[in-house]
Amino acid sequence: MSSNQTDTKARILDATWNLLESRDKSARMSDIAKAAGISRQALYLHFPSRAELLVATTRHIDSVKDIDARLERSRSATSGIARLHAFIEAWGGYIPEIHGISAALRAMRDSDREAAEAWDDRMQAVRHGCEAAVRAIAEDGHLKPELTEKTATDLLWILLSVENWERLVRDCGWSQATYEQRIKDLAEAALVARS
Amino acid sequence: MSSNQTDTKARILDATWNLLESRDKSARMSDIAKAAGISRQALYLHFPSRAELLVATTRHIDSVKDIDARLERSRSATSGIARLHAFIEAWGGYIPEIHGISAALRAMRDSDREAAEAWDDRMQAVRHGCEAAVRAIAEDGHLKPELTEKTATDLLWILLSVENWERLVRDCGWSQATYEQRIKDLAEAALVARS
DNA sequence: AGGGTGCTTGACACAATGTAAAGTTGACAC
DNA sequence: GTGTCAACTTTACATTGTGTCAAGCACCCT
Repeated sequence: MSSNQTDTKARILDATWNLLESRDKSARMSDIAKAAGISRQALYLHFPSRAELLVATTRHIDSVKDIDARLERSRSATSGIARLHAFIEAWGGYIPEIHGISAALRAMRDSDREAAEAWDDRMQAVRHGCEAAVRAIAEDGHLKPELTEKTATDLLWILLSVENWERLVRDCGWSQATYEQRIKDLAEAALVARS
Repeated sequence: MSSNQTDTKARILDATWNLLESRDKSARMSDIAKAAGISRQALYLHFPSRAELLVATTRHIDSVKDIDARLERSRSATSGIARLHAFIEAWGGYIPEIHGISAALRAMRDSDREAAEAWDDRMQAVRHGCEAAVRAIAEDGHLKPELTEKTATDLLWILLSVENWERLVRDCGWSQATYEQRIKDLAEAALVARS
C-alpha cells in the first residue's frame, strides 16, 4: 500500500506541474501548498527548497511523459537525416510538455545554483542528442564540409533551444506542427551538404 | 554648465552599466548606489524604481554606442544579401555591448511589466531590421519560394536572439568573429534560394 | 494506553525593493 | 550674515517571498 506520505508527495508534484503549466501565476510556495491542499510549512517537510521541488517536478514529468521512450525512436533511425528528423520530433514535441517548469527553472538560474545545474543538465542531455544526430549525418558523408562536428552540434543545439520554441510558437503564433516542420527544414539547410 | 544633478545621473548610469557588464554580481540597488558613490536612497531620487533605472541605462548605452549609426550602414546596402550581412554585423556586433543589461532586463521580465515592455520594444526593433532584410532579399527574387516573408522574418529573428548569442559565444566558446560568420552562413542557408 | 507519523498553526529571521521623514551641507541671493 | 533652496544623508519602516523553528493536534497501530 502506498503510504500517505507518498500520496502527498505525488499531489504536491502534480499541483506544481499544473500551476506551472496554467501560466497566469508565479507559483509561489504558498500557491503550490494551497493547490496541493496542505499548509505551506508541510511543503517544506517534503521538499527542502523551491529549487528542489522544481527539480523533483521535472523528474516527475519525465517519468509520466516517458521521455526515454520518445528518444528511443530517434536512436533507432537508420540514416543520419532520418535520425535528425526523429530527434527533432522527439525533443521538439517534448518542449510544450516541459515549457512551464523550464521557464520556472530558468527564472531561478541566477539566484540558485541547484536550479541552474538542473537546467544545465537537461540542456546537456539535449546536446548529446544533437551530437549523436550530427555524428550520424557525418558518418553518412552528408555533413557540410565546412562544418566540424562540434560546430554543427553547437548550431543544432541552439536551433532546438526552448527559448527559440517559445518565440516561434508563443510569440510568432506558429503551430506545433509548423514549428517541427520548419525547424527540420532549417536544421537540414544548416547542416546537410546539398547533394 | 552641467548641473550636479546631471553629473550624478550620468554617474549612476555608468555605474549601473559597469556593474552589469562585469558579470559576477547581481547589481542590487545598494550595489549600484555604492558604485556611484551615493546612498541607496539618493538613487530613488533620480530613478523611481530598479526597472526604470535599467531602462534608462539601455537608452544611455544606445546613445553612447550609437546604435543608430550602426544600423544606418545596413540600410544603405544595395543587394538583399548584402543587407542581410550588414544587418547581422550591426546587430550581432551590438549584442556583446548590451549583453549585461539584456540579461538583467530579462530576469525582471516576469515580475515587472515595465521591464518586460522595454525588452519587448527592443526585440521588436530588431524584428523590424529582420523584416527589412527579408524584404530586400525577396525583392531581389532570392527568397526561398517555400518561405513567406513573415515566416522568413520569424526565422531570422530567432537566429539573431541574444539567447542564441549567449549560448554560442559564452557556453560554446565561439569568438565574436566566428559567431558573426557562422550566423551569416546559417541565415543565408535558411532564407536564400540556392541559385 | 502509549507512541509515532503527518500534518497544522503561529512566530520569526532574512534579503531586497520601495516609502517616508527629518537632518546636513554648500551655493547663491540679497 | 542671514535666508533659502537643492541635493544628498541617515534612520526607520512596510512589503513580499523564502526558509527555519517549536509546540501541538489527530489519527493509526499494536
